[in-house]
Amino acid sequence: MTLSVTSWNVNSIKARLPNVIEWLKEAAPDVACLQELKCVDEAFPRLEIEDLGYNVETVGQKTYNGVALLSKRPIEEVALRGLPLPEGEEDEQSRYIEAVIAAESGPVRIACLYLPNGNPAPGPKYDYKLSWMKRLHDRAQELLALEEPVILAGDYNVIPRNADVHDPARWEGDALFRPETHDAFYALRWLGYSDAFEQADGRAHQYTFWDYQAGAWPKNNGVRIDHLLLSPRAADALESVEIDKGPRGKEKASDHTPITGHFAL
DNA sequence: ATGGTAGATGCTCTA
Repeated sequence: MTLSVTSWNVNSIKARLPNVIEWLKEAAPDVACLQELKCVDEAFPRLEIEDLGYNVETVGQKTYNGVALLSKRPIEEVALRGLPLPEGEEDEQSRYIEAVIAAESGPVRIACLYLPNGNPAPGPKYDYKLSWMKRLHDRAQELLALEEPVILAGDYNVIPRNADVHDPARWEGDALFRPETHDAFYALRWLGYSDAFEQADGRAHQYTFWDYQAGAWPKNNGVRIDHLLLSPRAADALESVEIDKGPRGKEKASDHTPITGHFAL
């Protein structure tokens, strides 16, 4: 009884489809949370993914953002498409989908999220990032009350520790590394969510993103910004975590590489 | 070295 859950920012599903199909065949995670689809729902390559044995749910958007949840296990319910907003307000950015998966041990709730980058900071984009993190915090708090295994998987655009970046000084003031960003991320963890990587591995300088520019990949100038946050029941079931650097080294690679958690669920 | 690259779009924005 194991459940493997991957998070991967693919940076355009259209441009990345051959790489994504190759990796899904080889790694075969039970659930894959994909971010930055950069396409509307109708344009998502549903049939190609379904052929690999996945059920598919997407919240797409033209050009920017877009998230998909793929699951070999049945998807019992799509609980949310987008994080809640005050009555009458609507979010134009597609960054969140949350579903309940039928695992062998029972229902498991999995969210696929693409947290705003927030640069340049300060500014309106950074304000949007912080308000989005508050909305995520509120939703995460609600979910704890259900006492289910919950996995919040995604591109958080947050560098949690100095050990998660090649050169902390170079990132000072960046929206991924600012004190307000850290406060909001750790507030989420203090609710009772564990970082899967830190729990199961925790080594320094294990990255999930390398910029396309300035030779960041060959120089290993990366950052760890893709995370799986776990409710207590999911944390109890965590067996291991791996960051697979293989896809980042391929032709036509995304700038992110997949991170996978293995759970006794 | 204040550059560099990639993707979608269409003479520019986001990351």
